Amino acid sequence: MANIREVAKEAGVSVATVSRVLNHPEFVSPATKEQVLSIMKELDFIPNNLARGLALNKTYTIALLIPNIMNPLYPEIAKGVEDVAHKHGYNLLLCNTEQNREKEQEYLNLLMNRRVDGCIITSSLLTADELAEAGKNRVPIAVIGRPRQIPGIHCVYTDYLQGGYTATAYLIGLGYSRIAHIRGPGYLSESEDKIKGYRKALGEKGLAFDERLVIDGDNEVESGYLAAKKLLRLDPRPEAIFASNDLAAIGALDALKTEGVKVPEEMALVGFDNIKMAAFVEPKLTTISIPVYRMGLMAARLLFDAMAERVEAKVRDTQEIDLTPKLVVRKSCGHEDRIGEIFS
Amino acid sequence: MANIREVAKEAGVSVATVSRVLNHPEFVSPATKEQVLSIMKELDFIPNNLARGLALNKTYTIALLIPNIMNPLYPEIAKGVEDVAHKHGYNLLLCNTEQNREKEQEYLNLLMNRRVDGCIITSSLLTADELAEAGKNRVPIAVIGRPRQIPGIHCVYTDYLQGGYTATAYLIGLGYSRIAHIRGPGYLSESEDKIKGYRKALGEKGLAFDERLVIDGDNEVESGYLAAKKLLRLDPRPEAIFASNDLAAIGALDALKTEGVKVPEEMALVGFDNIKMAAFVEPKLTTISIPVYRMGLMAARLLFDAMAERVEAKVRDTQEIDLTPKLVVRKSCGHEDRIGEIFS
DNA sequence: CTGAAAGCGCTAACAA
DNA sequence: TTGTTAGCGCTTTCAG
Repeated sequence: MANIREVAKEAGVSVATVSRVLNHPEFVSPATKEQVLSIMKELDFIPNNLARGLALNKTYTIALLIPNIMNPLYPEIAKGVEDVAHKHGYNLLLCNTEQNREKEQEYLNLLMNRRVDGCIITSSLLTADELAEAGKNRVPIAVIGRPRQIPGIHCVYTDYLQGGYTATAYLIGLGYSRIAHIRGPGYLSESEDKIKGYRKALGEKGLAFDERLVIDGDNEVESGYLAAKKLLRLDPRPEAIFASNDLAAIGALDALKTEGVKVPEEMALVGFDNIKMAAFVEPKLTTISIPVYRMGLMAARLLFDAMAERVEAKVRDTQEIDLTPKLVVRKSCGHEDRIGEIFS
Repeated sequence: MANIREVAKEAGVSVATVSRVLNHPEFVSPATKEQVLSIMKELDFIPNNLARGLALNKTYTIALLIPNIMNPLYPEIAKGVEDVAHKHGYNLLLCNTEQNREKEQEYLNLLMNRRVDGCIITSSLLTADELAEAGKNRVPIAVIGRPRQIPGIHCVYTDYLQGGYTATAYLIGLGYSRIAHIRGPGYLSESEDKIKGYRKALGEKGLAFDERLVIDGDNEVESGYLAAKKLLRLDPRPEAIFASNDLAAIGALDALKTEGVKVPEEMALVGFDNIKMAAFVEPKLTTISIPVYRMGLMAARLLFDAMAERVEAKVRDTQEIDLTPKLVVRKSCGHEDRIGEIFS
């Protein structure tokens, strides 16, 4: 692998000229351009982007921090981000933070070292101050997950409270009154938001909030399974479950089947996220859909805007319109049957 | 963000010394070390890895080429790779090739430019020659997917023929004889291997191969759905379906339900891959499991070995033992019921 | 244990 | 249009 100097020598021109045919070919005569190009090929020359980056102070790389790529939500975000990154000629550095503060910090430092041109963080565990601190370096940051007014840090989010409210209100509207909730992990602010929405709906409809109907989970299939088993032991038994995410809902569904409890006849179930899998379990899961791919896409766009120092893109842009959670009605709540009950 | 020179000046030492406290602290006196360190903190100094990489000819980055991160197989591979990369202090560049030769080539070139230290390619569409060519550059490459004896290119793979054989033989053993196959995309050599296994099992058991029972698909849910619909129109109808992957099997399952065909009573179904989702559809899917995470892990290990120029790790190492596909029996083939039939 | 200086490969003034 | 040259920020001989 030759370098620019060897090419220059062999082609009988200066390194500047070689560099020019690479970066500003319009300023070099067709003849020499041809000449240089052919020598490049001959010498199997591959420009070193590292050196280029050093000279230009640019790496054409952005980083994506996610808790765990194996959680089905994140590949979709990653795809959204990668799609716009690739369009801009950028590469994506993938960082699994394992839902771990230290690891997140560690990665952030590493990324500053590497001089990535930008960084997208999902489900961050860091405080606003810590993020702001990281944002102080010249690296633009976009956060996906929850709204926080941090100067210089752009943000895409979904209104989880609204989502929790919608799910619960839907269940109530169907006629259920003993509605349980399988909670998400405490370190995620969205878990708190969802439960707030749940309580809000309960309150509005004049239903009492019952501690015992709320079971802790961690948004994994297994925790949903366990939570449902606990719920089944309650007396009286709840009539419906609102799970913090689809994975937990699917786990719960599995437990219910195991116990011979019919869904939705004996227990209604609503999830959150609308992962692909939700449409393929039996019964198909009613859930709250959030536009995950779009969140990735939009976060990336905000980031590239920021990197171009064009706009001071702010939270709650018109573009965030699409990011409202939406109820997706399928079979797990017994929609049609209940409609009958309601009007009978 | 200060650089090494400013730190040196401020600390009243040479840049060499600053560099030393970073890289060989054991060769610098405790006093000056302290001094330099404190100045670093004070000046908010972050070493520039780009420059470091240029000097060292090393980027501490490896790349992972996958068709599409949204296909549930790949996050698992990615996790395996990332886990070992992170352990070695390396970062992971994620590249979606979209199952597209040009894009794959393009990425490969880009990666040479970026001077990644190594590269893992899954489901490559490139020919052995093209891969060998890429391997000629000093960047070690590991391939996940199919065995091919390419000098200098390491490889982790699963015996898909064997998997196809196992799935089909299992179905035959259960008493089915009209067994259909939903094929994977033609550009994947594994699709061919699976069908070879299918034919081999058929042949061994004295069953005729029937073209009409093989429907083209592309390993996506939708294609499985369509394929099953087609199969249902056949007369006589097949009794069992072996799908090229779980996604297609799940699509097929959905179609069967839509048509009111009971699984497994009226139609047995076996998939391939054992994705997580396979255990949560109804009935739970019998499938061929391949150790995807381990494949990522092992490919990464091979790569790091190669990067350390330690071992000339070869195809078919003892470690590949785990990579044999394995039958996972669940409910979609009517195991127990059929057992009854067989012995009646 | 420390410093001076060369160099990693490329880009971009500036001059010609 | 082209060449000269000074960096980009760091590492590493080689002397001391």
